[in-house]
Amino acid sequence: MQTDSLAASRVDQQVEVPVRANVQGRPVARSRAVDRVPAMPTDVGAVERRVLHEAVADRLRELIIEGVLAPGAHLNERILCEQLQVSRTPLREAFRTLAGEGVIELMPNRGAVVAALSRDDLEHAFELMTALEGLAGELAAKRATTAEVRRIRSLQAEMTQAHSRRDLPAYYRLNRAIHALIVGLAGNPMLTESHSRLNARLQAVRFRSNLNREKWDAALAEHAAMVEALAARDGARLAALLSAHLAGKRATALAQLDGTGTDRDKASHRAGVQEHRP
Amino acid sequence: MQTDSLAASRVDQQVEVPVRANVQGRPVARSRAVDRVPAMPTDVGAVERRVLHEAVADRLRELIIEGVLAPGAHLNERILCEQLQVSRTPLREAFRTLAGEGVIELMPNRGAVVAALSRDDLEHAFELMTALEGLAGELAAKRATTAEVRRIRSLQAEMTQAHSRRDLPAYYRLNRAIHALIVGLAGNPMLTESHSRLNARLQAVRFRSNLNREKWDAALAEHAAMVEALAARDGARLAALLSAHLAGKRATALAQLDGTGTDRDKASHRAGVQEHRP
DNA sequence: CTTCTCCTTTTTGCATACAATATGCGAAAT
DNA sequence: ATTTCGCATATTGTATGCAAAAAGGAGAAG
Repeated sequence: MQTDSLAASRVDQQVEVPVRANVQGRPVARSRAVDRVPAMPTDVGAVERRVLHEAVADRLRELIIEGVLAPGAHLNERILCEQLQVSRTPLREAFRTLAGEGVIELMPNRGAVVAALSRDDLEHAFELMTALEGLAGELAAKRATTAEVRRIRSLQAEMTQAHSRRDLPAYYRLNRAIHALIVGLAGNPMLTESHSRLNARLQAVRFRSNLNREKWDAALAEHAAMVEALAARDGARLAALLSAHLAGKRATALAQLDGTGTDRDKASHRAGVQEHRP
Repeated sequence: MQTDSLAASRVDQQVEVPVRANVQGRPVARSRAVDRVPAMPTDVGAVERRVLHEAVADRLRELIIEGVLAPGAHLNERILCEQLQVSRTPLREAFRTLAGEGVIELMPNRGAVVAALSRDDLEHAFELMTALEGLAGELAAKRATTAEVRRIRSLQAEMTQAHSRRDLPAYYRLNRAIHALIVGLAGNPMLTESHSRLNARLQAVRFRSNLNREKWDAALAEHAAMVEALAARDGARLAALLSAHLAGKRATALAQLDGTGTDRDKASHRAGVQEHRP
C-alpha cells in the first residue's frame, strides 16, 4: 500500500512550492518550426482520457456481464476497493452510475447487489424491448440512407459467415452490432439510450450459448429478412420481424432460466467475489 | 413566460435552501423505543427515513422542475454545498443519481449542467413517449381490473371539475396522475420506469400554463374517450387516443419553445446560480 | 431449544484534506 | 492588434478518517 508514501509527500508539500512541470517540455527557444506550415489536419481526434470512476464503472460492468459478479451478489466496498486498487470514493461513484443504468441495486445502509432478473422481469423486459425495437424499425425504415443499408448488409454477410463457421462469439458480436445499428438508424438518441439501458440489464442473464441448431438457423433467416425489409423501406414488416426475432430470444432466455435454476427469486442469490478465502 | 423570472431567480448567494435541519446534532440518547410492544398495526407506512444524498437529489430535482435551476445552468459544487448545507460527497452522489435520470449532465472535470432539451430532443422524446404510452395502453386494456377502471373514472371526474373551475394546477396534477396510473396498470415495472424517467426529463421544460381554451377542452374530451376505451378494453383504441393526446401536448410544447427562445441550442444556456456578483 | 438482549465487529454514510485539471488574465512576442 | 505563454486561481477528482447503522454472536431468560 502507499499510505506511507502519501503521508510523506504531504509533508514535503508544505515545504516546497510545487513546481508545475512544463507539460510539453518544449524549449522556450522559438526557432520557427518550418517555413511553410503544412495545413492543420482536419481532425486528429481527442486523446484518450479516463476518469477513475468511469474506469471502475466499466470494469464492474464487464465483471457483471462476464458473470464473475453473479446476479444477486453483494458488492462489498472494502473488498472491491482492494481488488480494483482504488479508494472508496470512485468506487461509490461508479456504484451510482451503474445503479442509474439498472445494472446494480443500491439499498441505503445495506450496500449494493448485482441486479437479478426474475422470470417476470424477463417477460417485462422483452415486452418493452419489443416496443422499442418496433419503433426503431419503423423509424429506421424511414430514415436510413442507402449507404447505411449497405453497411448493414455487409455486417449481415459477416454474420452469415460466422454462422457457417459455427463461430458463436463472432455471431453474437455481429448480432448485437446489427441490432444496435438498426436502433441507431432510427435517429432518435433517446430511443437509443432506452434501448441500450434495457440491453445492459439483459446482458447480465447471459442466456447465450445454449442456442440449438434449429433456432440458430431460424434466427439467421430472420436476420436476412430484416435486412431486406429495411432495404425495401417496409417499416411495418421490419417491426414485425424484429418482434418475431425477439420472441425467439425470449423463449431461449426463459428456457435457460428454467433449466439452470438461475431464476430463483432475487433475494436468494448470495454468491459473490468476496468469497475468496476458504 | 418566465425567462425574466428565470434570469432573476438565479439564486442569490445569501438565500439558503437547506436540505435538512440537522443530522448529527441529534442526541445519542438511546431511550429504548418501548418496553411492551402493542400489536403491530396492519400498515402504518414506513417511517420517513432518508439518506442525505437522496434528500439532496430530491431537493435538486425540485429546484430544477421549479425552474430555479434553469436548463443549461452550471451547477457549482461549492455554492450548492453552501446553499444546501451539505458537504460535497452527498452532493456529488446526488449528481450521479440525477445524471442517471437524465435530469442533469455530467462532464468529467467540468462539472454538471441542468439538461436542456433542444427542439430535436423534444421531438425525439415525444416520439418515444408515444411508443411507451401506446404499449402501456395496450397492456392496461388487457390487465386492468374493474376496480382500477373505477379509480381512473373517479380521477377523470375530479379532473373534469378542475377544468370547469379553471383550476390549472389541479388539472395538471390529475392529468399526470391519470397518465401515471394508466402506465401503472400496464403492470410492467420496466415500462413504468422508462416512462417516468422520460417524463422527468420533460418536466424540466415546463411547457404548461400556456394552454389555450380550445386545446384544453379538446384535451379533456380526449381524456374522457381514453377512459371509455380502457373500460371497453379496447387497447388499440386506447393507444391511438394516447397517441393523439400526446400529439397535442407536443404541439403545445413546441409552440412554447418557439415562442420563448428557450429552445436555443444547449450550449448557449449559461445562466445559472453561480452568477451572483455583477 | 428458542428467543431476546447486549455487546463486538463489520459495513456504510458523511466530511474534509489533498491532488489534478481547467480557466482567466496580464505580459511578452510576433 | 493579435496570438501565445506563464502564472494565479477556481473547480473538480480522489483518498482517508470518523461516526452512524447494520450484522453477527455469546450468554441469559423464557
